[in-house]
Amino acid sequence: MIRRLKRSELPEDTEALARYLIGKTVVHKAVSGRIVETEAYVIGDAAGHAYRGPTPRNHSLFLKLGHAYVYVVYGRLKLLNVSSERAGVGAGVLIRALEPIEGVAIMQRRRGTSQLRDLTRGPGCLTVAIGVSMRHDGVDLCNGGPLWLGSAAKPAGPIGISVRIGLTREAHRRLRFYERGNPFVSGPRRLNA
DNA sequence: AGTGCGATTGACT
DNA sequence: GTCAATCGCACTA
Repeated sequence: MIRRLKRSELPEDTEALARYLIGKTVVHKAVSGRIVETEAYVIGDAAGHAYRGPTPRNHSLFLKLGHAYVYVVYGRLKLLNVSSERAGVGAGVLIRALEPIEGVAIMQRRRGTSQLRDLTRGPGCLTVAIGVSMRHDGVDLCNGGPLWLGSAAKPAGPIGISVRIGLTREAHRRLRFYERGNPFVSGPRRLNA
């Protein structure tokens, strides 16, 4: 059974949090998914949105561990992150892919497809499927609210590590984590060995 | 005040 | 495999 994760259970360190979240769950009301792919955007990371200091857009990255940072990219896609580190430090973990658990019919309706594999594979897809929007930017994921992090639905399998996807800066850093062999992991085949 | 550009997706060859 | 869509925001002036 899935239970709410307490803030004290989450590793404060960004890279440790990214690894820790593999196999855990994201729950939004009646819809949930198992996290199978993450990326760490660490302290002092030139590829991170917090790199040049706080702005109205990246404010949530500076909240204490366990808050949502949601932002829009390419003018239409919402991406979900979990803030890491202490309050005032800008860093976080991008949730890149989920394995659907509950609310599959709702996800199918929201995504406009019945293909299970296409529901939550990719960071811009999963936010649509679980109904995350800009309203959730800055919300606390550990305070009993409708959007929360849950315990592992089943233990994580072997963890793979690769470079992060789609970056131009800091492109060599191996800060992407995924469950090996899981069909819901996004990204090119060569990175998912 | 104007401009350039993404932590991607999906349609098309 | 290639490539356009799309717009809020940070950066320059």
